[in-house]
Amino acid sequence: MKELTNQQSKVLSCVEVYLNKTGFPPTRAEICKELGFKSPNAAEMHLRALEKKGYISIQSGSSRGISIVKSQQSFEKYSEQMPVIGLVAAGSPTLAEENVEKRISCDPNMFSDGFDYFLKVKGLSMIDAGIHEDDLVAIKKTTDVKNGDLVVVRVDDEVTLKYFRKDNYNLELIPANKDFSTITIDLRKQDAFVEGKSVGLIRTH
Amino acid sequence: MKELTNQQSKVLSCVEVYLNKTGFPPTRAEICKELGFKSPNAAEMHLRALEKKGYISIQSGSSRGISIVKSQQSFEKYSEQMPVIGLVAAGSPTLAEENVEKRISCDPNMFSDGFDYFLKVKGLSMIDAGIHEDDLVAIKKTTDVKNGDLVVVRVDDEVTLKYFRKDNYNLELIPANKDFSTITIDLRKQDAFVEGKSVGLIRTH
DNA sequence: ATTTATACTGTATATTTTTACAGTATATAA
DNA sequence: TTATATACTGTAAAAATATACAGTATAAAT
Repeated sequence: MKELTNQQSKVLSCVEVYLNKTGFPPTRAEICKELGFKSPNAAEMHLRALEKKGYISIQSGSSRGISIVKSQQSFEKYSEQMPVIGLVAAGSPTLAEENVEKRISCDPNMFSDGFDYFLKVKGLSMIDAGIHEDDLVAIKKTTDVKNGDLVVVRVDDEVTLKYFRKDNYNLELIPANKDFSTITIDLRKQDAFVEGKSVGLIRTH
Repeated sequence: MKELTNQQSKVLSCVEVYLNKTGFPPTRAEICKELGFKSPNAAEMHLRALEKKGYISIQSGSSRGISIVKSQQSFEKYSEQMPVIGLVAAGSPTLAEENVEKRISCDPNMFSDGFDYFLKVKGLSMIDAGIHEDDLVAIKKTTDVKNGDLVVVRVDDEVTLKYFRKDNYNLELIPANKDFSTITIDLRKQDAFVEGKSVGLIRTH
């Protein structure tokens, strides 16, 4: 797939956001208004380029006749039964059927990047981050995490939700509650596995 | 939700199928062609009925300005496009189209009692309840609230999300942040209207 | 018997929208 | 130096589209 220029990327994003918000694609004029162009031809030319590169298709002669072929961000509006997994003191959170407490139907792209399952929070260690007991934290399976991310880490069959910080061989798992202390792991002596990171949260009042 | 007539159901289906196939909604004329009508007004009238019954919304003056609010397709049976409304300092949160920031597809029964819309939180007045800025609080429209409930209250065109407490004529709106003070309203002197109560929360990390 | 709701046809028009054409400006490659 | 691609402005006309208005027909409800 050919790469997009900066402006083309902005136009594609604009179309996707508009589509996500309204349910139908924008006109040339609306794209111009959104991106500050003063001529509808500016939008037209970008759309032509996007079509040529295979990102969209344009139904000639139709108003708003733009459809996304390959989206940058996934804006699919469909619903799946997402599993809820209990965060138990021992044992890895796997998607095995016996660990699935229930399923909730929602859009897997409800949170920016998509996610794989919900983790039901136990304990108060993240209370100062506004994460309460029984909150459901949306977890995206990945090992690509940065310092400061809220991550699910497995250490010796024990699974925990904490802020992530890594300096060379030292992994720190930082709680958000002054009554709890940071867990420090020397990765030369002990293994730790990043299961995924939090991309969102839902709570029932 | 009001029931659809046979023909209205056909028109809704037609719009959904077209949308699914092309990525943008049909025109009146295209609906006519698909369903065998000979006048664009036939499609127009069905669309108006569908809007009145809450299945679609129509952007007046826009070509193809149809968006699906409640789909009848089976794979989305338990998922609806729930509106997200900004909590603005002044003005009532209504479901009027201009106040809907976007829609999120999710199960309306995701939270125990069902809910009507999401309210996007501004400010830090409920931070100690784990409610952050830009969190989406799921609101169920009701006036049946008890002391201690987290409620959306309108006082003089100002809308606020606070804990509810009522003693005779005194209504207290209690924040969850020690830097904010409780709002006390003497209901004999001032009006206050309970818009609904919070039944849940979602947050994007 | 009369109203009311559904379900259309047929026409016309104002508005929206696409899209072509004529330019300007700038950076990069040949 | 001359193309070539990107990135626009500005205008205008043709085509697409929404939408109002005036009707017709039928079945069910009052």
